Amino acid sequence: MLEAAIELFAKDGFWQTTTASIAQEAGVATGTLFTYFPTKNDLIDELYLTIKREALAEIQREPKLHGSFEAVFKEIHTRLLKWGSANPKKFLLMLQLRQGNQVSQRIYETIEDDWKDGHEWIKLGQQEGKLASFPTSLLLSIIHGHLEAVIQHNIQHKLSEKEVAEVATISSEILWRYLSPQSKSPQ
Amino acid sequence: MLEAAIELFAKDGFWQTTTASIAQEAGVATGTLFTYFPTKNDLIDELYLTIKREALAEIQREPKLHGSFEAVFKEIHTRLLKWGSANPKKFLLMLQLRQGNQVSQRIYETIEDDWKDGHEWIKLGQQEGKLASFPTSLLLSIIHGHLEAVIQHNIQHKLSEKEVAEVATISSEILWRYLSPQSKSPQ
DNA sequence: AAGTTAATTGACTGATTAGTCAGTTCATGT
DNA sequence: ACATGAACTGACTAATCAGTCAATTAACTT
Repeated sequence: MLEAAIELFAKDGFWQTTTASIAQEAGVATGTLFTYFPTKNDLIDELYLTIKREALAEIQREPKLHGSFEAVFKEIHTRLLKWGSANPKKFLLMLQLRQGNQVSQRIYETIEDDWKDGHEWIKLGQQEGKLASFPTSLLLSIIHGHLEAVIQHNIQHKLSEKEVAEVATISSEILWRYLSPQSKSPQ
Repeated sequence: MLEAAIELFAKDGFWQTTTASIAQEAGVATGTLFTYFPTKNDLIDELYLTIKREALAEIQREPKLHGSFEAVFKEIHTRLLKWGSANPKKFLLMLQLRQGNQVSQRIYETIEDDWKDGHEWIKLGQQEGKLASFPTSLLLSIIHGHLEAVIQHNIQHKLSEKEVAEVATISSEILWRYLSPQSKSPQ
């Protein structure tokens, strides 16, 4: 049912997709849909959360992350990049829902919570001098934005899995170079 | 009339905003709206194009850009960053319209065209060794994504004009460091 | 098999809204 | 003053759609 909704929302956008068509695509009656999701907005919330958690699960899945800060950082970057590139519908839908203020505040907070550990880890990296020392919120935004940009690029250019892997290497190099602290640039 | 639409779309989103309310906000009758924009979608197209061109105008306005490639690059970055941070409604609406597949293909092509010179300039910079040599499309995506991320960050944290200027300096340094060709990172 | 609860169905409704158009007001020129 | 056309008006309509609910079917229990 969520899968059906993802398919249609991604194709036509949230507001152009009727509950009736979602039900049809899922092979159930309209009424049934509403026993699972009382309103269309509840469906969005669940959808957004599910997708976000699927992405997060890429970080937590086996094999466990290990090695230096740099190695772990790059591995996280690569896993997320590959996940997004391999799941264009989910990824683009995620962006669409976020930008459209469709998702309820409650869900944003839940997700914030999910990522708390990750954010702490980044902050710690800064304190230990592993990452550049500009404001953490800015750092997080930049990392996030970089990832999104590269994933969107990959999707738009329909890169193969192999090409995605190559881009991932370049991209993680760039990002790391960008964010490692060493060279206060001369200015 | 476009201003009224921007205001409401930014507040409630495109699909939640009725043509009636736009007309009211603009101080005209519904009928009048449709003599200027035959359909709601035409209004979007015009809106998106207008906003995009307003941003582009920041690059072309006086004082003219001059100096080294690096200086010009950073100046462009800073102008766009400041424009976006100072015009949150327009900026966020732009993202919203883009992500929602609301804008017609024709408009995308028009905008592509507007930016052609800029993209050529970047490409030339790569050829002359002023910029890192990875695929141009990837480079453009990264620049674009970086800018968007930082602007969104500024908006979200409601930074003052002065703070925006500080972030602009940091951000242009980072971006330049990222994208300048010198150091093939050790690895 | 009979009884009971849970899940599913889809025709229906009440509310909403993009777009229309016959009529009115305004602007300009003579 | 008058004529002509352009711009504007807002009540109206045709269509759409989220959500309901009485009826039906499936699943489980004893």
